[in-house]
Amino acid sequence: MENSKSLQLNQQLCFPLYAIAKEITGLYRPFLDELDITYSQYLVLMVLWEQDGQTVNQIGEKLYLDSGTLTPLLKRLENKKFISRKRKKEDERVVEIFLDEAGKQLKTKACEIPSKIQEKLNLSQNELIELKTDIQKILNRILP
Amino acid sequence: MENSKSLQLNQQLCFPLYAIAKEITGLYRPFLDELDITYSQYLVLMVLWEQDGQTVNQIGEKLYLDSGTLTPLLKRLENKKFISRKRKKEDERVVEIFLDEAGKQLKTKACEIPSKIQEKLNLSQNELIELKTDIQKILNRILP
DNA sequence: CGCAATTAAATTGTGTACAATATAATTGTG
DNA sequence: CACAATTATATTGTACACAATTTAATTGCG
Repeated sequence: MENSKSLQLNQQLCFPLYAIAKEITGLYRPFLDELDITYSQYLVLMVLWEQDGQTVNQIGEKLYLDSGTLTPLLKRLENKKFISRKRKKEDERVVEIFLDEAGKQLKTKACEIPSKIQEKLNLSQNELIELKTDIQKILNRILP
Repeated sequence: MENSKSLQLNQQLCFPLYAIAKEITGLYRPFLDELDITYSQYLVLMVLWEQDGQTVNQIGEKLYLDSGTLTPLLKRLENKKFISRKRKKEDERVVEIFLDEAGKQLKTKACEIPSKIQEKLNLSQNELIELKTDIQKILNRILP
């Protein structure tokens, strides 16, 4: 039985998904370059803008990232004076992340990004929500 | 005007997309580990299984990857004896990629992967096609 | 209490991604 | 034909992503 058709690139979900994820981070790049942050750093900052003072673990749970990714990324954000890393007194294993002044101010500039991206995507509000809902549905199904 | 709600992680399309792309490559990992290849290497091999003897450029256009990514990746596939890299005689700048015997045989094993993934995703054929079509639609809109 | 088990980050190693630059071959134009 | 412009790949440097291991602190159990 010739089953090889299933292996065609566009036959599968994985490739368009892989491609669009890359393309979309590419859309953010010019805006994020202006703020001197990367896409992953932007995600971490969004988590902190929602709630300051979270632990590495909490950030990792929200972004599905482990310490191998976060530790160096957070150190780079610290070097750029956007955040501070402080070990918790009650439990020295835990590192809490706090926004510095520059990190807080970045939020104001970043606020304009989502609408600029939506403009570039040129999707109606409905299309956007529909796609996001579909993806969320699958995510919930495959996540532990 | 308080615009900060727009910056919430799940308010935006980008994060679910980023997350699901990572999760889905994670679904492939156990199967690809058995074949001793990575997800990106799997994509390259799929391109070659469809048509052998393509140039680095052609592969890059199909996968939206540049030589900075492909050159080392292809060298790793060559080290594992899955492919061979040969400079074209008529134009020494061009490198053509050919499947070795082991690379061709890998296709047989890989043929089982798509159905296994679909099983894990637990999506109906319709849901799958719908999502893929939506993504494809956006991709076509944002790609040059 | 004492120590094994657990937990939180950090580290190490491999493999993408991608911008920027370099190298080498080919093409096009005066 | 010479040489500037173009093209294809390679290289360099930075930044993820993640598995596996390590380190250090804390917890829980006998």
